[in-house]
Amino acid sequence: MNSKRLLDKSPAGIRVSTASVKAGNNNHPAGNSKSIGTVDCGVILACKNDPSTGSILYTLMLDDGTLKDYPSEDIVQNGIALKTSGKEKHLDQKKTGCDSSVEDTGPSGSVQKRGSPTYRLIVNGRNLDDQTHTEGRGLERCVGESKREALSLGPDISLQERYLHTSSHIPVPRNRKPSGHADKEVMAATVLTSLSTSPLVLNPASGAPAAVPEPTSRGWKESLSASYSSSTSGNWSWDASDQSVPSTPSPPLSNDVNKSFLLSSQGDDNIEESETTHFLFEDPIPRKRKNSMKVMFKCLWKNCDKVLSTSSGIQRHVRTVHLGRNSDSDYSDGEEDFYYSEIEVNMDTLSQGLSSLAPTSPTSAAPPPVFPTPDLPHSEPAHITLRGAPCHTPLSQSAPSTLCHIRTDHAYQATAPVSIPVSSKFIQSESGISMSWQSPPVIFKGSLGPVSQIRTVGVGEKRQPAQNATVTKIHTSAAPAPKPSTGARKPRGEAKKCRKVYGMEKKDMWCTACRWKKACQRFTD
DNA sequence: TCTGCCGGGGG
DNA sequence: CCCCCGGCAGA
Repeated sequence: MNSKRLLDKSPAGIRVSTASVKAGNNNHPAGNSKSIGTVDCGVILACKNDPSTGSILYTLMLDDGTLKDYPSEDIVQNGIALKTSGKEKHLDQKKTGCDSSVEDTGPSGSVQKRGSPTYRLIVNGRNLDDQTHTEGRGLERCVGESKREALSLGPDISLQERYLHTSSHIPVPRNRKPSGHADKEVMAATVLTSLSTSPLVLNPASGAPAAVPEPTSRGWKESLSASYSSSTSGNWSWDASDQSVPSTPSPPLSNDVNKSFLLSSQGDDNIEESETTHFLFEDPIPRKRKNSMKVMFKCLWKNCDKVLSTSSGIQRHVRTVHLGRNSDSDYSDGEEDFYYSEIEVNMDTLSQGLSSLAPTSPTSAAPPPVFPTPDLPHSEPAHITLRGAPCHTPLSQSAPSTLCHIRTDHAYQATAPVSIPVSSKFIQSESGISMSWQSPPVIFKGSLGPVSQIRTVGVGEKRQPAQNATVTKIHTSAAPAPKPSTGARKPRGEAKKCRKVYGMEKKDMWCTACRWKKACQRFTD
């Protein structure tokens, strides 16, 4: 990386301090470096080659608004000379508070600077004066969210703090060297980070105290320790003990910036906030990444297997495609909630992903994964095509429920008996909330909601022609108890029994148990 | 009153 | 066993 690249990648906006004393002599024995007296503090606006000396000059805008050129050697950012060996490659270490802290702070709490001797620690201008500590704000924003972790680091941190308090000279191994290409990339990334977290950018007016309630020293400590922890917590790819910088900086960057904003407004609840943010941004991945599970939203509408990754998306889908609402308006009466469900998709076995169908609107208790899977594939395809649409008054939940029985029993009877036990179990496990003893499908409503209803409707319809009498009969019988709202009958079987399903006329269709007035075997509870 | 089904009985 | 029914209890 040369100065050109440095320019491109921009030191601009990086807040630094300028030092009156060069710190960058590689031959400086540890502990022998001169104290750096910060004279100015400002933001790098540009850097350029000095034709006369061949060195790099940084144009800084100082806090007082004036512009000034400094040789890179004289520039210190976060306590580390911007340039120490004639090469700007070290810039990457100091571009941002985050990075420099991570990079430079070892587990032992010492501040290290690769390829350079001992440095006067003026990280964030901490040991300087108020004029410079604003540098640290970016850093604190960057890593402050890791505060808790940092604070839990115990010994390491305290050691760090001790260093910080006593301040100053910190022996640094000088054999830390850039790891090459990755290093450069990180540098670029860190530059960007710096830009985005620069006080100038984020909050030009307010000083550090505003952003960080605590005393400056504390803020600094936290920022440093936090940055350290962040490296260990996985947010950053840099390992404090490993100077190689293998991974791409991008993710951490965006993430970091994101968090930084959060931090600035809410010191605590970072984790929660961060998750909330993910949620708000509709990026469920982070939460589930660990298990390679991804939350998806599946449209439950009959014959519609649409799966979207965002709730808003699925809502819109339902609203516009199925409910015929105006696609423009985002108005939602919440009805869409009934027609999609949140599912966790195992990215490894996507096809099996419908394991967790949870109605998004009601409580988010995760329903037993068992049921939906077998049921969906089984019944869905069958009905969909049969008959369709006329019935879908998705709006009315009671209507479908009546037909549901038909479908259900039909399924039990005509198709795989296997499904019987399955659904039965399900029903039980679902505790029959809002379920009606008379109709299994309704039961589904508790957890599956629309899905079963809709599907059922289709079946029922299909079946109707064949069993007109039955259907009508059912209708009438079901009418009295139109809604599951009546609550569940615990002691009694909650499922419809053959009698009710088929009616007296079709007694021959009853299961034998029902015929014998025994406990129904077909619609077991 | 309807319904689910237990308990019992006849063949 | 198969089949049927009296009768109870919950809704």
